[in-house]
Amino acid sequence: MGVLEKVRTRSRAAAPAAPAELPLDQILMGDCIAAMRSLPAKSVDCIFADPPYNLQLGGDLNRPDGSHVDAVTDHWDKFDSLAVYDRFTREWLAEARRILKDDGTIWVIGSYHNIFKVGSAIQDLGFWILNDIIWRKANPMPNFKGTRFTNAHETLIWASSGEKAKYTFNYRSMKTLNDELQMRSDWEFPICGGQERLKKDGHKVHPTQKPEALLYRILLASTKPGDVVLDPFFGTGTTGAVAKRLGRHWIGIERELDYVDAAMERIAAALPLDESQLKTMQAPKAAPRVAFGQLVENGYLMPGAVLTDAKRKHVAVVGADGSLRCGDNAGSIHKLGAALQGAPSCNGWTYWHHEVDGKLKPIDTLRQTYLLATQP
Amino acid sequence: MGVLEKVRTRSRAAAPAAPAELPLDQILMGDCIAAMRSLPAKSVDCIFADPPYNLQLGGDLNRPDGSHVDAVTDHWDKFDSLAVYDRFTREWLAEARRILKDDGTIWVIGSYHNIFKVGSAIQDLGFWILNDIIWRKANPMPNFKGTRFTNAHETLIWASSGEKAKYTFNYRSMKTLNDELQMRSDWEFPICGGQERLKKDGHKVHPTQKPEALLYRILLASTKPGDVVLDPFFGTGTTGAVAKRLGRHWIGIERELDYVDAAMERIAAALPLDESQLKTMQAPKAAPRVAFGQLVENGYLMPGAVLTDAKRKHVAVVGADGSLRCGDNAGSIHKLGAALQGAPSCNGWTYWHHEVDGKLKPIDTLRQTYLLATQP
DNA sequence: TGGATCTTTGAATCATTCC
DNA sequence: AGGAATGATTCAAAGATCC
Repeated sequence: MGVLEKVRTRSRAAAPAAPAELPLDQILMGDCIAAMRSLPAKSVDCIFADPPYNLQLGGDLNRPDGSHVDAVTDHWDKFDSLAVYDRFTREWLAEARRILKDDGTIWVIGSYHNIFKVGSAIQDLGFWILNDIIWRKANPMPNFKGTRFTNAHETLIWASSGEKAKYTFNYRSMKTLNDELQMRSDWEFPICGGQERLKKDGHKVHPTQKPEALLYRILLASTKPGDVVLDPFFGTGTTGAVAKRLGRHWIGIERELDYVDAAMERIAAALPLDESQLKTMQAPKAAPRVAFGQLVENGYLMPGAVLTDAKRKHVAVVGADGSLRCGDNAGSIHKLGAALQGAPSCNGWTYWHHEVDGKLKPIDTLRQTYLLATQP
Repeated sequence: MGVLEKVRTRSRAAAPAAPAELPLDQILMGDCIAAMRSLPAKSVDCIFADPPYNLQLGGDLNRPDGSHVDAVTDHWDKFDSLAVYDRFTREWLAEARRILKDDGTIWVIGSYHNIFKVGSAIQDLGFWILNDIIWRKANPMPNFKGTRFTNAHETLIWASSGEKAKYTFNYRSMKTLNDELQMRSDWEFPICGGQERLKKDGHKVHPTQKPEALLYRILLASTKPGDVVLDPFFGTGTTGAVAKRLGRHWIGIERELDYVDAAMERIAAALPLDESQLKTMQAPKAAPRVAFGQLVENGYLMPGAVLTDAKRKHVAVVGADGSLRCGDNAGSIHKLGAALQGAPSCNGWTYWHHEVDGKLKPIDTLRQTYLLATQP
């Protein structure tokens, strides 16, 4: 096992403190599994992993014009057999599971060469798959030989620590990001190129550098500001750069010195966003619950007041105890709404309306008024 | 093992003859593995398999409007554990490998519930994966509870009988079908509905009927006229209907009588196409939709950037998730624009502007720039 | 008949808090 | 721990209905 070196970057994270024993905002240099063993159990909120794909490339590949394709031929992508790759996968995933908090999630990206082994191991280890996500490449490399379909996507697996585990999913942020439509499981991004692509002496520093846009969406979807994100295959530090921008802590593991150097320089140059820019569209959770009866007690609605649904199909009368009655039917605003619609459940706050100046308004607005008046 | 019944349909295939011992253009009724054992080794050119997904659904699911989701609760999708499912998968795949010709290929479709187990077994059994293909659903079911990303795709694995094996790939047909661009690994189709969806007494006959367009592309890509296509999970016979249309022989295996009945009727009604009719039928692509958040993710606008309307009446700041904030008001570019104007709706793309060289330009120009940069 | 509007539905591992 | 109460939540396509 290699010696671990902690490499501190100059980043002064704008994020709140986290458990002191974690090497926050640092790169651990060395073997991925050994380095993970040095981290405490249940200590990180999110793991993003871009493991070797085990590409098993044959000979060289040339384009139709004769030029040479700069493929992934690095030694770290070589495994003696599928079985060896499988064992390696299960080992690092087992460590990942130990380090992940109960309410944390893991992301792994791969291609058809390795993703089925990865996904199978994830399930066997007790992770619970939440989604598989397709990264559709806007500009993939064509299949020069015309022997197969253009390999135009990669697959990500997103999993929680177990079937019943809680996890962070910033639903509102994702919906906002996608123009008020639910974010789907297929994402389109260009491959990493242009200014973003790290180069040295005209050659790309890392053969499979991931686009920052991809990590941006991943971290925005599944972490909160101040969370700790671990990347056990850090490469040139895309995860660290985006985590820093988004006010998340990061920990990277990488054994190639060239990559570590490039990553440190890159992350040092990354600029964190202000607090105000980080404000996302999270549902305001903290608002205390208000019982409908409180509105009656406090005179926002009088007993005997008449409520109706938006289409004035049903009419109900408010009781002194905050119940609603409609003919022989009576119950809470939710129960009665559900019963009248024959639905299994109903949000009474948005279903029931009262008339103000001839217009119907949902009683939820009364709740907001009450909250504004009573909150400090 | 159940008794096998051969069910001969009235189809008189327009295709050339094939080995006599094969039950061509017939449905074998019975257990999939037992039926496969009755077929000779290395006898079929292509296998398409749509095995049970092992969905493991929890309780009922209702839509926000209270209506009930008609989920897959059929007995054939129930397995005692992941290990049992894994064993079942390896058993039928091993039989499939025995039956497949050396130069044949296999297709398997699945979702994240099962596809990793399938893919892992495919590799372990010595098949050689050629591509994984994404079926992007044009109209997937939303995630009603807002707990995950909309599950908007399914995955297909395409594999040959081994690493060095020859196989059929009709490259030209695929390129023609795709407007003279190489066919990519992500395919978009609507889910099966409308006239195509088989119904009985107003209810769908099969819960997971696949669209014929999907099988059309699969068979056109990977088989030749007269080839024999085996479908060990035949269901209501999509594979048979499309194979007949395309002049391929088919063999189906199915154990549910209701499905067999529906399949026979359907295939009998299917009309083989003339050669001339085999020409493409792809609709031209509409310009892809761009979400405002994509511009932020891809650095066309930074979080913190300032936008304003054409008259500089309102000023708003871009958030990290593509939201806009103006004082206490926040939301998508459309929502915030509407709110500030007191209008019911607003096209944020033309309403909001950013300053370039002292001049205001609508953010729609950024969208155009992004489209130009990312579209082929 | 045609356009506008309403209704239905699809392989789904789909909640959280309080008592 | 388990049951009950509360409350948050949907997109596109096809078909039906209405005017």
